[in-house]
Amino acid sequence: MNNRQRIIETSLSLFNERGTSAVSTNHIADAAGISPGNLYYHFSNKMEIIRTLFERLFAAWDEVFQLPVKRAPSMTDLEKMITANYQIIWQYRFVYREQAALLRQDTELQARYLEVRQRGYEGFAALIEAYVTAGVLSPPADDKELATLTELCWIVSEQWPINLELRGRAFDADGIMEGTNLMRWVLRPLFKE
Amino acid sequence: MNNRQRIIETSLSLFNERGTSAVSTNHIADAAGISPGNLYYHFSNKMEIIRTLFERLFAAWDEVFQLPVKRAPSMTDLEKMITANYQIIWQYRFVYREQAALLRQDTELQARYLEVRQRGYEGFAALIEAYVTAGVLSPPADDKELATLTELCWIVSEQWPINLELRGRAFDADGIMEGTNLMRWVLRPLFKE
DNA sequence: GTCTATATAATGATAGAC
DNA sequence: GTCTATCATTATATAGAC
Repeated sequence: MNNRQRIIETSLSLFNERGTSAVSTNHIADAAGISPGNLYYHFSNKMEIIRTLFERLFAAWDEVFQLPVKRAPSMTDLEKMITANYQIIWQYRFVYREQAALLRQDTELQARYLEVRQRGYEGFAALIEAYVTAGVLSPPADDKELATLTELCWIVSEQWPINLELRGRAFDADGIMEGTNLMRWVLRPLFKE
Repeated sequence: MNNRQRIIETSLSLFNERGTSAVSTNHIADAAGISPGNLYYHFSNKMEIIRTLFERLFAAWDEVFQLPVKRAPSMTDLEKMITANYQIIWQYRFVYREQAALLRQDTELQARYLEVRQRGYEGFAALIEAYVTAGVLSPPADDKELATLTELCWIVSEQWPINLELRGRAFDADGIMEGTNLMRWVLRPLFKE
């Protein structure tokens, strides 16, 4: 692994551990085993490191929220998507703990966030529609209802791991299962009997 | 208004504007029109100011999530609770933008948070039960279902204003109405036809 | 690419006079 | 209670040698 990569990995680990504002460029360089000067050769400041980590998160999102498969989707696909999303959130948990504060400081980054979020949103909406087409879920009353449902799923899935943390609970198999159940509740109005 | 109070009000306003880590005790003293030394007479450090603001937030929560009235509750009571909660979140929006990060730094504060959150949670659950008793909502299948529902409402209501912000949308009458509609969707499985 | 050394500024916090 | 003055520490960032 080259030093640029080492800086990125070390930063992610320190940010997740202590939060972005408690971690200085000196801390990062130190933990990465390089000099502060060297760090500034690779990145012009701390925010550029943070932005790089956001981009990695965005790439991970794009992979998870793709419209899957040609075949008719089963409920297992949905569960896989939810679980994969939880894993990503946990991997980049510092982002989810601070995202509103971080994006407010950087309007360009916020624009990128909105763009990628929109794609994820559309991918998830397409999945719901595929379920409706396949006859697994009942059709929503109208587009407005579909949008509300998608938004709700988004908020819950995005907040669930952090919510567990706020309550002092571990993000373990139990916690993931609970989160998946919560998502089932959200979708229940579309379940067929 | 005395200086202690002025420090608190000024801090809230600066934290909401720029975030806790971008605001120093010097900034606060400056904006409050007092000396840094004076600030340290009233508070021993920045975290103590943040803790004081959390306590004010907790007090506001306790008021909103009380079990209301002796009379049978109408759906208007629920809407009032939701709207009042949104107002509080907006007033202390810096907390909601950073809460996971802030509580991780201060285990005592996290314990307080859990305690107050639990009371709010119970107050909300009691309201749902009151609706069921009054025949406004259908009874949930069991306690587990009630707990899931309460948790879901909590997450959504807590995250809605910040969610609007993340999407670059204003927290105006429209946004509040959308949030209320979202809550209606969550409760829909209990609605009677 | 990487290091050491250093400039510059800001931060949290205290001492001591009034 | 409030101020001025000041300290020790840390942060970001750059210059220049290798």
